[in-house]
Amino acid sequence: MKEALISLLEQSLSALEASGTLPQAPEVTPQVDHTRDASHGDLATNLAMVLAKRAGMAPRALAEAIVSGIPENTLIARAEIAGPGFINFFLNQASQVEIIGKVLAAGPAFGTSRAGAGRKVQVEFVSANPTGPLHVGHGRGAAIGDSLCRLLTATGWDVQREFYYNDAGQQINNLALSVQARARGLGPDDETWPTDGYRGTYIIDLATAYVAGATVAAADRSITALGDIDNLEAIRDFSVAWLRREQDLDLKAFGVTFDNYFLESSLYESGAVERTVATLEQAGHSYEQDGALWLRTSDFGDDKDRVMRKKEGHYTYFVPDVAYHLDKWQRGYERVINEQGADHHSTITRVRAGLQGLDQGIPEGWPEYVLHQMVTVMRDGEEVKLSKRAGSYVTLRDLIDWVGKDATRFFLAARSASSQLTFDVDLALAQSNENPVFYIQYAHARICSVKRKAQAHDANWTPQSGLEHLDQLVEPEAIALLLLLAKYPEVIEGATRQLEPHGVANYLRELAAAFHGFYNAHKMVDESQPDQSLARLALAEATRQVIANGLELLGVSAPESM
RNA sequence: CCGCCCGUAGCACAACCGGAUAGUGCAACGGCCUUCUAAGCCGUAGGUUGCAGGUUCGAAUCCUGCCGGGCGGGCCA
Repeated sequence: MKEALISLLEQSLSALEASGTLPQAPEVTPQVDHTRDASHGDLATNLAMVLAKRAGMAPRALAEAIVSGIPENTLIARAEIAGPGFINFFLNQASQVEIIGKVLAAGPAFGTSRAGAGRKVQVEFVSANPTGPLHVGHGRGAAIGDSLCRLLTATGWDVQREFYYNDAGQQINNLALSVQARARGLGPDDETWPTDGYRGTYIIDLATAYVAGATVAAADRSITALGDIDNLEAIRDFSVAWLRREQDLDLKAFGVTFDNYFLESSLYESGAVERTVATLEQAGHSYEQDGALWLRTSDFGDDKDRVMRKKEGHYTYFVPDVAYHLDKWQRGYERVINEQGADHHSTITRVRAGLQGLDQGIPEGWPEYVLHQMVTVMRDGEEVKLSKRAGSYVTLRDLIDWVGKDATRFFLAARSASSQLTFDVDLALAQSNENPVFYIQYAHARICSVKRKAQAHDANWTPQSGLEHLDQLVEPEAIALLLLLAKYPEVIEGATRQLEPHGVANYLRELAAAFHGFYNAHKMVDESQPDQSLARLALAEATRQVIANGLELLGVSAPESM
């Protein structure tokens, strides 16, 4: 529809150029947008205002000329000049209802595209270290990252989901020591409790399972505990697997899966870290000073140089990060998106600087980053800071237990990642009848209920048969719904391009509101009005399909009854 | 001190990367169920978009400077 209008406008422009009204101008693609206000028509263009200066005409006069140059067509009922020089298009009813047939024909595929077809993208997200349960920040990362993957898949990309973690560092040592201490019956208040030990009660469960010789299977590893309290290495291996499994269970309950788990330790074992450092040295971007090896990151936008190898001989943390991203590049991902907490934003400059220093022709802006800001959890008007199991933070599991998977996913994905988020448990839970998630799901369930009623009346009353009666749809509420349905593919395209899944959430709320409005104003199924009922059934089904498609992108269920 | 993010109605957030009268939900007030799910709908009220300049036909959006909040800045990860 949009394309058709653009084409009409281009024809008008060339006619104006031919007649000398407009000077020969460089190609401009007219910008056509959906309007916010129904009194502004269905679609509008700012073309006249953009070209006014170049044409030496007043915007409104130019708009008049453009409108008069538009060829005869069957799409537009009328075009109006408004405001400072907008051209507002009012589509005729037959053009407006076309969208229903398109939605019903495409079904679950409506809104998808082939924009990224044949191209590989990797999305790395969550990437929690196996030292404790996932917290709400990981939950936000999981909700946003997973929705990004779904959006990219829906627009044709070949997506790989990756989870990166460190299974060997000092944190893991602390973990093993903590489990060992618990296995010996010690608690955080005892004098011999390890410094920087993990104090959460999950360590007790872990220690108990280890002593009992339990077997655990995580998505990427499985192990049987030796039960030997003195074998720190065995405790470490078991603990990592146990916590990985716990994280997997939380992610599964959240509807999130991964294609690959990548271990930081593998970068040392394979020699990738050594090779990366050697390559950086050969490329001449490093130097020795004070007994340490430095990388000249300031050549690549960092505000100062960074140490790669400490005096003692160990590498600093960003070196494996660089090696890891080189590995991603060598795996052939022209696009890599890292979703992570904004508290790690300083690594962006270093990783990119390291990659530039390798002289491998990696683009400057590679990889891309989506950073999410902090989440605070409010309940009973107070900030919740502690979880029973983890001790020092609120876990993703806590949220799922409190308000359910659907509400948790929706709330965590419905806000712009760059804004801090207040998760109001009272809103998601105590006032559940006003919950935006249920509001959208309710619209979906209502439509299913309407369909059931129509079918009960007459088995031939299907949405498909309503396609022949779409001329019945003339009410303002119906038109508003149609316009929103037509917008959906652009919402998906925009959310994917900007890597902002929250646009989908906002759209769905609007769509649900438009349906509820129609439902309350008009009877959907009226036995005495078969043509009208069938048309409304088709509209309702198209709405249901789009709601279901959108919720799927957010990982939220679309129930048939509530 | 430096870097990144944010500042929009009482609260929580949108606003199609410069468009028209800045929207949505909670909270407040007033209406709508003998009828397809009232987990719904309709209406009312609520704003100098932190402040001050600048750019232009046009600014919440872009630029500069302040103010306020968050995060980060180590041979820690």
